[in-house]
Amino acid sequence: MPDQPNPSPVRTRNRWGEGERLRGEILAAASRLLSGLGGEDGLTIRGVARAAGIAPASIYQHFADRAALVRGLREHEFARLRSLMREADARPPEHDVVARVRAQLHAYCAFAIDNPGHYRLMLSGRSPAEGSPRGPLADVFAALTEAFERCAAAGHTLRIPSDRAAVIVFVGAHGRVALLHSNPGGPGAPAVRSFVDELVALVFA
Amino acid sequence: MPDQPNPSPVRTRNRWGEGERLRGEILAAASRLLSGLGGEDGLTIRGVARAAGIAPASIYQHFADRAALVRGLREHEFARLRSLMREADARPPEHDVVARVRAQLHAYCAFAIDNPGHYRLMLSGRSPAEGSPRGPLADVFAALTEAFERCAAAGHTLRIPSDRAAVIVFVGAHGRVALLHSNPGGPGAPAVRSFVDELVALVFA
DNA sequence: TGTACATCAGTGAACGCGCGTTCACTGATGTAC
DNA sequence: TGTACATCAGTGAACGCGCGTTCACTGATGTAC
Repeated sequence: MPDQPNPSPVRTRNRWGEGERLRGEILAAASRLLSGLGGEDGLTIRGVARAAGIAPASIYQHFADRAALVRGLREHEFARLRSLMREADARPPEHDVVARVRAQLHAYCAFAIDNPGHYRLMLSGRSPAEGSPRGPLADVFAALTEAFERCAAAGHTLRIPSDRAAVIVFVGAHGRVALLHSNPGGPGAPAVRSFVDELVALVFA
Repeated sequence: MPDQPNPSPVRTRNRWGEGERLRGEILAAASRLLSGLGGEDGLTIRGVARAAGIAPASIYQHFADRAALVRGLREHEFARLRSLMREADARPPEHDVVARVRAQLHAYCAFAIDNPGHYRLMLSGRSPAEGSPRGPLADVFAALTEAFERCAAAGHTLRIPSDRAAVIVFVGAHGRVALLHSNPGGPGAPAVRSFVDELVALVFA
């Protein structure tokens, strides 16, 4: 094994006009790589190139530099998380608004637990001048606020305003997951789920 | 400035039998360095040596390798955090047990906010075979549980067992701080304090 | 239908850099006799 | 009191490595005439 241990040993180049496909392959390779990694470090241009079965130089046709690659990956993963949460919201019976809150939070936690590297990458972002004012987290946040508002409208009394409730449960979930990541020996996903449920119960009267 | 921009330009070597003092200087330099850094990366043997005004090779007399240096720094900082929390616990009137819980949490958050690099380093630790079973966080944790038990004993009814309350507020504080770190543009320390107070209020009946 | 040229997808080799670590060393200070 | 030696604190120079990035290139596929 001279340079590429596992992945695609020979790559057939994309056809004319399909060069953009490599961008996706690069992101997929980076994502795969991140799964076996703690965070942004170790996510190197050369490593991603190896995982994708291409030359390091090829990455520069799709990403200006390493920072751009990391940014691209971050956005890619945020999109994935958002769609997972939307799916979860649609799974319980539509009228069971509290279950829908819980489902969204569980989806959030499941993503974070299954993808520690991605999660770390996403939350360690400095979120510079581009994008929404407070970073892509604002979307997650807005979804939760809305979910709590639905609960209030359906007669489930909240002890605090719905946006504060969203902060509480989001921050709590984030903290619980981060704690699990830094202490993988302890109880896993089930403990996180019950923690979240406990927290949700607390914000209701 | 050929190699050392700011720090101690000429270092006088320690006297006979005082070689252990350099260990402390190395940790102090690493700590200083970490303040201007996001996390463990960038905390390099050569960087620490530069900051301490010594040769890279000199570090190996006190730490077996880079990992040992990082471990040493982590323990050093945990000790600092623990003592800050103990001080905070002693500050309010002894009988005001709820204020003492809050004070400890505020001390915890203040440390985390003032030392993002240290905090990240401390919580990203994989906490291997050595030390307490669940890492040094267990101490922080035990202190909070005890503090809630004092509250319960003093007649402040809790809605959940005191160890669960400790989990909730600890995880919440951690999450809130981590969120601040990943989004420094938002409201700062005061928001974290009020978040913590809100959370503490929630666990009481 | 040729044929010259443009465009595309992607590469190989090289650059300079900072890193962790090792090794033989230097000079000052202590100890044994 | 000398003096030989051991121990100490710390260093300078070198090693091999993987990294980000650049540059001129290669060969296949499209287009203009």
